[in-house]
Amino acid sequence: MRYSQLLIPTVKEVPADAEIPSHRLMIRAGFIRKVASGTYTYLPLGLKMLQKAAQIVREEMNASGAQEIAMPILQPIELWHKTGRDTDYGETMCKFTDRHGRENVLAPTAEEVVTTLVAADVRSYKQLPLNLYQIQTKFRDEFRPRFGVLRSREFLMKDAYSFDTDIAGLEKTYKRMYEAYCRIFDRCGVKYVVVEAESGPIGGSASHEFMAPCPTGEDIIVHTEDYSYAANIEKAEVDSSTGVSPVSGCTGETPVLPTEEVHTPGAGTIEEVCDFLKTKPAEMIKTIVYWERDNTVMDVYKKTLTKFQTHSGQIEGLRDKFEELRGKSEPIISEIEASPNMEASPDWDKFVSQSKELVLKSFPPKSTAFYESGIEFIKARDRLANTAVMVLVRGNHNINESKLNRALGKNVEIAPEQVVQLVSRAKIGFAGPVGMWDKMDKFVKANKLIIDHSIAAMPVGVAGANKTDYHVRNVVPGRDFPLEGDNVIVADIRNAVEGDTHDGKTLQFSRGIEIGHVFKLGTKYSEKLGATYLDENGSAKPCVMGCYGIGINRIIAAAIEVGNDKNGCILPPAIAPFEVEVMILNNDSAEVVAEAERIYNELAEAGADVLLDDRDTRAGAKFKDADLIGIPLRVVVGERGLKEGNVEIKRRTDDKPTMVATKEAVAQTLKILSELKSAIRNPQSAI
RNA sequence: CGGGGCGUGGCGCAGUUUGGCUAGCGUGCUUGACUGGGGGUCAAGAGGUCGCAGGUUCAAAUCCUGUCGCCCCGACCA
Repeated sequence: MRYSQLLIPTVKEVPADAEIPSHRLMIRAGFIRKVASGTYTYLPLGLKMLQKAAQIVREEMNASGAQEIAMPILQPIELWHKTGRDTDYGETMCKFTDRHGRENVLAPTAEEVVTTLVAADVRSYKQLPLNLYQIQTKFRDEFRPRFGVLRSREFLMKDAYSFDTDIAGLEKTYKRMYEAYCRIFDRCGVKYVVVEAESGPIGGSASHEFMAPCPTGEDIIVHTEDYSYAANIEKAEVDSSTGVSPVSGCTGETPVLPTEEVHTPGAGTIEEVCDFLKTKPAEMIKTIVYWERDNTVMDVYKKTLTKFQTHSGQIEGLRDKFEELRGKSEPIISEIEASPNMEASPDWDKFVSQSKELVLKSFPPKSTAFYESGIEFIKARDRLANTAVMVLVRGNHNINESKLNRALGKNVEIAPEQVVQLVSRAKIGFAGPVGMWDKMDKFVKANKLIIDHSIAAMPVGVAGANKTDYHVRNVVPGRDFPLEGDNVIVADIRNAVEGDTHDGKTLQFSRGIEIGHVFKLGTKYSEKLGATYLDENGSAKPCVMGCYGIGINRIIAAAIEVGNDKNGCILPPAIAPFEVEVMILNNDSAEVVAEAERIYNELAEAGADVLLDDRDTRAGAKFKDADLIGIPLRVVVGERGLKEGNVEIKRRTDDKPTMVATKEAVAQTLKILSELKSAIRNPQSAI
């Protein structure tokens, strides 16, 4: 193709919002333009790269026995109701209501659709195994789209779904997909490592991610030095004995002191407390409150709180009066504000009778409504507090929510401020396990305390005191809070950190971009959607499924993220917008133009993907543009060289061009090109 | 969703604190001349309802209120 006729709007300056190299370069090289947050137009070169990558994916998928289909982007929400994933995916789904009031989603993925298809049209084991895929636009309303096309709201994904008769069949299909993925990324010339990922319903190593190693990647890869073990940090398992560094001042020989409450004003974060008490994060028992989100309970809580406050505000001088009465009797407001679980505590009856008596006596006219709203409020608070889960990890560790959810057997998320305050009876930053049990028996019965191994192994530590601006020293796990019991779980619930080991080998950390994911699904979808087949004996069984995704855009972005220099993109020919460029250096020289055209035509006839830079512009601009858009191989035809009967050939990665006789030019170019194309990188040597 | 920041020719920015000239600069774009091997020089041009809406004022890019959009950090993410 001719450069002069293509829209390749290269720019020197980029919008300030492009931060990482691939994003900046894709804009500078005229591959993409942003339309809105997380949505991009692909210009001719960008689209061409996408299509080249997609074609490689298509060829390898077909070679592995998969069949291409096209499913609709528009899906009815009902399908998602059937699998319950409408709530699982939640806000990430792009939804809209059509003119008939039907709710629709723009496909973030297609398990439901493809499984429904198979449920309707596959009957017999004779039709299995089956592997269906498509290369199609997906929509995800990301919380925060970023890094250009690496995390966008609309992207091109190859998604494949396999159906087998049994686990053994799935294993075979999975392996075939895994191998196809290796070939795909090899052919694309993108370096990758394969890591264990958060596993599905089958358990074990049921999921692998293909990661392009890269410092700006969003995913953290945890691996041993020799890569005999590599996993996403969400998955990485650590030896339970690690992370238990000795705690200063307590080696086990030192007698353990009783707990001691210390005043730590304003020190709510681990760092602040450590500064204040001169301790290390590893000696802190970090307490994070999670909850099973329940918006109804939260709404009731908020409403009853408002009502209660309104009523208490209606009685003039009520608060002052209680302050005055504080010494004489249990002060109602402070009790209510202090305890979320009064209803459950032994003091409850006493509280009810005392407060009623007190209120009625002091403020007869309006007190009934106040009293009743107070009771309602306390009940609502109780229910809210009972959604809580208290999670303990060391101060230098981070909670891994995937592991946490697995250990709990349910999904929880970080609790909102109200819940934390209810549970700890203090501002955020001062929650702790000590003492909660004496005062809150119902809390222990109804909620869970989940403790990381490394906490259980701690001899002594510092924890929040459940009192604003106070912490507790000399906390001994097992002595000052339980390590076993009905609602106490000790498990691996944290992210790996430096120094951890896996099977005794030290773990290292690096970053990567997830470009592919293979996943064993099992029968989760086939059961819910009725994708069954009849086996040899005529009995119906659910298909055993797998799913396999590749982010096509991410292949491109990852390639650029990894392959670039100050002059622009350095791309493998398999996905570069063009494999080779012939540059007409002196447009006013008929010989130069003729010779360049000749070489260009012959290269094109030989099957090369070739671009002719025929623009009547300065040489410098052409050189800059060729480098910027990442042309792997460049042939320059100029007056100077032509006088000697030569043209210049230069790889993008060469420092200097090589002079080649004009009659050798085409053959030589094709030779170098085939060398470049066959230079498949060994994934393990990529690290 | 929480915290922070930004919206001024295509792009990058100044001007806003302290209201007041015809709203500037760089780059890009158009035309011409000179040039011609790593984004050239000179000259002449085109291009802006200062995100939008309302308000204050003799006067608003500038002050006030509201609103929309975008970016960063965090939280979230088969």
